[in-house]
Order: sequence, then structure tokens, then C-alpha cells
Amino acid sequence: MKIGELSRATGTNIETIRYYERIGLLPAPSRTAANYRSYGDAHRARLAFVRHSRDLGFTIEEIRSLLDLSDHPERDCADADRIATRHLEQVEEKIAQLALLREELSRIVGRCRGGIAADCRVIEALGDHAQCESAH
Amino acid sequence: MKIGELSRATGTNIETIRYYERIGLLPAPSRTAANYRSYGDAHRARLAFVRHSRDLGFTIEEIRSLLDLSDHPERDCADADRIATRHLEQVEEKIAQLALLREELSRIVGRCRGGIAADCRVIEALGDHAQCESAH
DNA sequence: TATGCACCCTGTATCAACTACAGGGTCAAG
DNA sequence: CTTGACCCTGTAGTTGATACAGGGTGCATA
Repeated sequence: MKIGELSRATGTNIETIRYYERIGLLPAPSRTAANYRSYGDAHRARLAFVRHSRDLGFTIEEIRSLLDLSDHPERDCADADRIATRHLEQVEEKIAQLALLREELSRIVGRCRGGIAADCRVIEALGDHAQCESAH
Repeated sequence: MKIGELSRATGTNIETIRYYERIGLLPAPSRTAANYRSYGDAHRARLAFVRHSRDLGFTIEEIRSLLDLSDHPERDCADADRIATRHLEQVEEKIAQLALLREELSRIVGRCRGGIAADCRVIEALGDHAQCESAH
């Protein structure tokens, strides 16, 4: 498989594949006579693992740990669960934070009745620090 | 006000204040004889506006537009409402996306019963692309 | 007077996770 | 024989800061 095919097979940008290789997330594949990268099915599976993990929001370093575990099936897998659990907590935290943010934005938005900026409640709300504090 | 005082007054890192000046978000203040930056209350208000906007997740470019409106009170403020409304939509989209993510992470997490990585459901779930697809 | 300390200055490098070229090589079809 | 699709390396840019290195300033204290 050439890099373009791997790219299509996994929905990953070609530049991103080369980037993953450069940072050591994917092993360097063998090369053809023309110095083209040549991938096999193991590469495809590993890249799919990485993409799926990235889609779930794991960082590259977390994925490194997860791949390391995946490469050493005899090891204790408690780490994997720990990484995933912590990540889930972070996601939940982020959701809570965005929900607060949505509250405040909702209060700000839609209060502009087409006037001039001098009377704009949106601009006013952004400048007014007290309004933010008292709202919480 | 010296930069350290402005920093404490607005809860903004000193380096960040200088960064905002460098990218033209804050006007360059006058200097003391010793070449120290010297801020007034207008600077403080403008920085508070920026910080509040950043806390709400507006990008620097959006803040530039909002500040521009704030600087020209005679202009139509429909833009401000448009920027805030679009941002609210983006926040809502992000929340929805993170909620989906939380679903999948919840399914993955906690299935590890302390065995070895070979049997780990977390690792398995990450590698298994089909499981992800079918789940949606 | 010296000296220590907190504060300030500029300029550049670093972070995450990519993405986007520039400038060149390879290969098959028309 | 040339056009086009594909591949290569290496470097620079993105966002929103943050972190020095290497130096200057200003005030209190020994």
C-alpha cells in the first residue's frame, strides 16, 4: 500500500501520516525502489488505532502509552483504564465548563436590536466585568 | 500603572499583556524615563474586555472585530450580535460533540478488570474501528 | 557605598497537533 | 515527449499563549 492508499483507507491526511512517523507514533515502513513508503495491514491497523484514539480526544502522549500497552500484551493493563478514565473526567469537566459558557453567551446574544454600537448590549456585556461576576 | 500592577488588576500574565500589545490587540502605552510601560484606566478596561471575551472563548480575530466596534460607537452593531450568535452556535456544537464522545468513552472505561493488556477491552475498543462505527 | 532583590526590557524559542508549501523525483497514459 | 497524478524531504506557518536568556532599573538595607 502506498501512502495515498493508506490515507484513503484510514481517512488520514498524507501529511499527518508522515508527521506520525516523524514523531515515532508509527514505525517507518519499508520503501520501494523509488523510495516510496510501502505499508502493510499492520500499519493500517496501527494508524486506525491512532485515529480512533485521536477522535476520542486522547493526546499523542496518551496514545503513545496506549500503543505501548498494545505492543506488550503481557503487561498489566490497569494503565489503559487509568488513562481512559482520566480522559473521561476531563471530557466531563470540559462539557460542564462549556455549559456555563453557553449560559453566559445566551444571556449576551440576541439583545442587540440593530442599533448603533454605542447602545449595543453585546459590546457592553463584554466590557462590563462586574456583570460577569455578579451573574455567577 | 506599571505592567505588574495591570497584570494583578486584570489577572493577566505579564507575558500575555506584552503579547497582546505585539499583535496589536492592545495599544502601546506610553513609557517612563526608564522605558517601563505606563498604563492608564482605559488600558485596564480594554484588557478586561479582551480577557472577558477570551474567557468566553472568542478568538483573537473575533475580539479584534468586537474591539473595533467598541472603538466606533456610531457604527451598526449587528456584527457584534452576529459574532456572538455564531460563537454560541459553535459552543453548542462542541458540547454536542463532546457529549457523543463521553458516551463512547463511558462504554470503554471501567471494563478493564485488572488483567493483562492482551485481554484489555480498552485497548481492544481503541483498535477496533468497526465497534465505533456500529455504535453510532 | 555596595549589594541584594523585585521588577522591567527585548528578542527568540517552545508547546500541540497538525497543515502548507517549495522544490524536486517517479511513473504510466496518450 | 509531455502531461498529470502521485511521491519525496525539509522547512515554515497556525493559535494563544508561555518560557527563557541576557540585560537594565530602582529601592531598601548592611
